[in-house]
Amino acid sequence: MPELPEVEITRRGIAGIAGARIIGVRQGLPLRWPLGVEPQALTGRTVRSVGRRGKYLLLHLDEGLLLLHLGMSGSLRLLGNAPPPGKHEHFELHTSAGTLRLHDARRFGAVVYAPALDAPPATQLLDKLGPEPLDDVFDARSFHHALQKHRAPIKQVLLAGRAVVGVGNIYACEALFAAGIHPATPAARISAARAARLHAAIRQVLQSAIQQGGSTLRDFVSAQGEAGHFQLHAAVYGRAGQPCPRCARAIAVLRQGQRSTYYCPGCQH
DNA sequence: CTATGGACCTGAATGC
DNA sequence: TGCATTCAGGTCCATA
Repeated sequence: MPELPEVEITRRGIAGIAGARIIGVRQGLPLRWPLGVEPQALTGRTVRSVGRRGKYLLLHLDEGLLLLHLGMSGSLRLLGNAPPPGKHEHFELHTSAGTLRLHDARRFGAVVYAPALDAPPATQLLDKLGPEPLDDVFDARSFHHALQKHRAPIKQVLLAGRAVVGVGNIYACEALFAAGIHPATPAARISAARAARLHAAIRQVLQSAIQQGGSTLRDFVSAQGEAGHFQLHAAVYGRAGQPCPRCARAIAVLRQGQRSTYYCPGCQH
């Protein structure tokens, strides 16, 4: 579920865990990767701060850090008084500020310990990630330069996370619509002017989604349990056959790398 | 190096 | 009601 806006909403929702002491860890069924440390070794450590890099949440501890990824179906809750865990709740951090609980039916998500940001496995997970779309270092010129390196369709280049991170299937479709770019266009054939429009569209779409609390297609909820509602304002995603909000032509679907791409044949070239 | 298809896993929706 | 098929927010890995 989670793309950058959902992960950022989650980060803000659990930021209050900073300063809390870890009391214990409970693991359910295996997630994508093993934790990489004995759970009891975390007991007694303190959470210093909660950061984000791309779609990873970073729980910085007084010693080491936890990297959390929500995969396709994950969500995190911060619970003051936690009821017994359900069948899909596969990781829990009990702390003095409440229980941080991961719900992830498909288990594509992960919780991984690293001794430091510049040590494995953090380096393996984070080092190849592209620039943060909402940072100032992500500028139109360098984005256009990055696109020149890829002959693949722009939609798939956005999802690959090298030219920019955090853009998943929903927001790639929405940003390409906002920029008027056909999703099958080879990335390297996008002009500087159109790359600048796409750069602005990515930032605008992500920021708007954060303001809407993210998108809830099936089961995303914030750390406080609230659904997002960006999906109600999506122009193209999930709207095959419905009229384009700009030109009223029917929204079309395309299959790219086993993912559905929604776009308007009238507005995107 | 880039590009592509398969893999991981469960549940909901659809069609017969 | 049951059963098979398709699809869903991601991304790593093997193969060309």
